[in-house]
Amino acid sequence: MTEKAAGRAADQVVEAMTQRIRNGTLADGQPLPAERDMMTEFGISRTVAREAVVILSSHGLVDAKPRFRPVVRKPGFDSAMDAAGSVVGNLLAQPDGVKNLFESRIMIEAALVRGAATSAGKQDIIDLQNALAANGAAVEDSDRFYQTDVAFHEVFYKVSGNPVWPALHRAYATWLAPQWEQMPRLPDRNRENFAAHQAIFDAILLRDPDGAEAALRRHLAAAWEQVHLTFGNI
Amino acid sequence: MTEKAAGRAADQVVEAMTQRIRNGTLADGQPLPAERDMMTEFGISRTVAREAVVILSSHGLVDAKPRFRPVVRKPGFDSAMDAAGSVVGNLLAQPDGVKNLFESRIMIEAALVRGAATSAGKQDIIDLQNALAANGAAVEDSDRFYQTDVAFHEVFYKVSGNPVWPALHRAYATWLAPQWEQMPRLPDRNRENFAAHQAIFDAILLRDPDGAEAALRRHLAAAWEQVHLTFGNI
DNA sequence: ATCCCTGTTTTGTATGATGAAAAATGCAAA
DNA sequence: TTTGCATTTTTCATCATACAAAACAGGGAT
Repeated sequence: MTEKAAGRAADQVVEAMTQRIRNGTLADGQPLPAERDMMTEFGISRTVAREAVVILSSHGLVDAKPRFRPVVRKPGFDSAMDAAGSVVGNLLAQPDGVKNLFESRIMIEAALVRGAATSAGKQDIIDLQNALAANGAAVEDSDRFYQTDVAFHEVFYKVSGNPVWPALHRAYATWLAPQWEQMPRLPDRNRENFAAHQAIFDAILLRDPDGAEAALRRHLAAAWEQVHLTFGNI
Repeated sequence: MTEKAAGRAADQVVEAMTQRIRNGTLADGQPLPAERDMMTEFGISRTVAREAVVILSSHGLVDAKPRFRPVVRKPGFDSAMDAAGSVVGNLLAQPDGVKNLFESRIMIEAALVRGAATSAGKQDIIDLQNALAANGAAVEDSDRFYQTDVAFHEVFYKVSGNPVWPALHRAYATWLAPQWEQMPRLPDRNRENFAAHQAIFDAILLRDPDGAEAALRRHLAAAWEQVHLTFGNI
């Protein structure tokens, strides 16, 4: 009665493969067995084998480029965010989708800078300082400024040590990049943003969570304002 | 990220269907066209049509139960979290997976109670009070206490008005339920948790973000302690 | 050793077939 | 007319087979 086998045949294959990936029988970076091999091993048709691969891919357990052998990817928060990405794309197409996602980012990042202000270690401070310096050195080069901007924010996501946050940062960066990339980039705006970064950093140095949070919120609210001005009502 | 270029024929079908779902040509709850219809319309084979459905399903755009006609599901943060759920399952199987996820919840919920403490409206306060009362009335009935416990926490996720958070709450509840359900439930522990809830609520009434956050962190840290005691090292 | 050519492997797609389950239909009884 | 049931029709899930095209692997020419 506990039989769930009644469902898709592919699910059994998916389960088996999932276990092998988890316990390392199929190592990270290794190609998945060929479809024919899976056929003979599980006694299934290619239809099912292919379906299993598609599902595994959607679960983020394998990286499947067309025409290439699917490659095993050890499950991590990164692959999770990747897999979720295809879904998030739908959200962004919805009314207020971008706004809601961006606001969620603001709240999370606010919490992270709070955490940084209260518990950043020596190395974290150094990382922040370096990222800030690199950012400041790039105000005249908008492309490089963008990169160092992202890198600066990324430091906050690393402070807690919880791998969820760096993965989420990459996810946010990826998801919101389309909006960001279309915005006009001017040294003036870069200078403004750099000043905001500096204000956040200063507040963290002072171990002032409220100040750091306020500075970050101002910074991101201004960024959103720019998005809004550029795109009109999203 | 956006899917690979026109490598797979199924991707084109997926894209077309995605647009139809987004713009409402295929309404929410409506069944997807039969495979045969998609074949003739797009000039593809069943193989491809089928693959397209699997991909759409993994994107959370359709709800595909075996043997049933796939049903269109309007993309929302809920379906996104749903789709992500299968991926998160992998994370939880990894070392520290549960811990990392739970810690991320603590941080987010801390930020949310802060927000509630600073900007909860009249209705929010009423909702919190009601949820708290229901929770208090259920200390002797552990099942009901669990439900009202979840409901109480859920209120915080609703205060900001951003639909990301309620969806995330449901996601957390679903993902962490397996751990939670196996824990021993005793009226004593219920009373303790209820007291913690009350402390959070009181701090919110006082518009004291720091106090509310501290109370919540104590509450969730204690909860994690319980998980730890029950399961040993997760 | 490097590069190119070639045969083999593997994937992407198409087509036809079959059993089973769901949906639609028609008919009889109340 | 409406309800309940049995039968027919669709549709799904899976299998088997086939073929083109792209990737891979090995050998030969430079």
